[in-house]
Amino acid sequence: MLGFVHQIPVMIDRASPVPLYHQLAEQLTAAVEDGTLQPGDPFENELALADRLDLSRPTVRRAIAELVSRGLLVRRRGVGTAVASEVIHRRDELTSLFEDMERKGKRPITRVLDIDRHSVTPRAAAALNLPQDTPLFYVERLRLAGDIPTALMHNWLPPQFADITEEELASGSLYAVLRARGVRPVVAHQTIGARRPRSAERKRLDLAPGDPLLTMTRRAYDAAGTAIEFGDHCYRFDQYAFDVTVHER
Amino acid sequence: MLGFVHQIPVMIDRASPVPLYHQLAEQLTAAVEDGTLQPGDPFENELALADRLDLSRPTVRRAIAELVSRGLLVRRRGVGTAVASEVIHRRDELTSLFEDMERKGKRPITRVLDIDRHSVTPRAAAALNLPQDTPLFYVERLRLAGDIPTALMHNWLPPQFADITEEELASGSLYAVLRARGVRPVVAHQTIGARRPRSAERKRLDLAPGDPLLTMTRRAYDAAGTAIEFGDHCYRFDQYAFDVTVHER
DNA sequence: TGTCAATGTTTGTTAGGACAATTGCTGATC
DNA sequence: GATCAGCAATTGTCCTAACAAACATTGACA
Repeated sequence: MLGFVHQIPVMIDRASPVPLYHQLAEQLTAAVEDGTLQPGDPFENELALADRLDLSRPTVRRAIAELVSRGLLVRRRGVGTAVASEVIHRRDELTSLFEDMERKGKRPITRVLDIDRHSVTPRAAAALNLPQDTPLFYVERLRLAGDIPTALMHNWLPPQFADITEEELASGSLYAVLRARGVRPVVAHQTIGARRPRSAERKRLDLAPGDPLLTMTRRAYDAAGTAIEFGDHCYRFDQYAFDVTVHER
Repeated sequence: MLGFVHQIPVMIDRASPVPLYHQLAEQLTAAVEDGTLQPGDPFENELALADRLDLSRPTVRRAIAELVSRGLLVRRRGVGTAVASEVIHRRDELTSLFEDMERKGKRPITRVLDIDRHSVTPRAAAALNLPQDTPLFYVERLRLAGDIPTALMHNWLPPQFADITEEELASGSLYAVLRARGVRPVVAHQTIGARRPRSAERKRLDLAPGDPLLTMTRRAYDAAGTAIEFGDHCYRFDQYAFDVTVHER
């Protein structure tokens, strides 16, 4: 390869408990994402990289594979590895106008409207794979960006979460509360749709007559496949949208 | 491991050009998906599998890793590998009520409403990373399930596709037409939202006053990052929904 | 009987080596 | 000057090997 190949500065700490391939992947990812490496730029080849960093080829390969699977790099046998074109590595697994807003400095506020620690809701219980009459932890929240209400969120959790307090919920996101308790959602099935708002929803979200609602229901599970959360959310159509990136195999 | 471990029958063909790890992954995937292995069932451990099939551990590991990344298996160090719980490996990257309908035997019909081989549409051209005044191939289609109109689809393609015929489009999906020409979409960015319909849309989709619209715009790219399609679609809210499965890292 | 340490099992990480397949380039040949 | 064979560079596949880390179970000991 004749063109100039940028040598990304990489620090590998062999004493660290984090795997070498992951240390490397992190630093390479950073280099691509912060623009040190531009789309189309040739990438240092595996052998050279292994040699330079004093790592084995499998280790380097594994790190690179991580970036490739995330769409940041493109590999071609006989040719080499290069930074993927910009559009391909836009990182939006699932973002929203709301998060955009957050980035732009508009502080999101979450107001807890209702909590019921023993809510019997057959539909939610079924979604959580629990008997219909199981008393669930239920919380209704309203999200605002500045003065504008953006989302009305209803969540149901299994009974073991009945001791979650309003303070916990007010301070951060629901997922943060769950993580703090050692519960980690790994997979979520979401269904996104639209419908006419009910009158209560129209009031809460300050909708004009005829305004539609963007809806999302979610079932989240931990690594063992245990249902952790069922959510039924409504969004103001002019404040929210879902970005989904689909990778073909 | 005490419990009975099902030994999946696997045939490895070393003369085949398809990699061993992929042959193995395919057959293991089939066993999980066709129910030979039930959720929760213990999986033959790496060493035993490698020994039985006369493969090296890295090769077996790579095959298993493929299933793990697809959410079919769960690995735990010191414990073993098991088939993931059902909910986790529901395979719906992006499905819809429409496809559900198709499965239930309701034949979808696609009607081509309009074709313009030299459409100048700045918004679409910008999405395709082309100069604003580039003449694009444009097609408007209506999807019906039985008598019910479900979707109104607008697509723009780069000029090299200007020779696509109405017959091609009527026979199959747009993506099938592209694939037949050797163009393969690899990544797509989709934005899902809701809004009030315009009057033309209300008429086409046979909507009642006040009915909302579910919308999706899509930008699709090939492996090189070249934009190949821009789509702007509207769906009847009562006929369509998007299922998205999100995997946490 | 209950607790804790030792042990075995299983997956996770890393290394090093060999050869195959693909691609681009170069130089020889016509 | 054009074409093609061959070569070098690079990624892809596969193997052996070793040790580490996490977990479950067993058994010793209090």
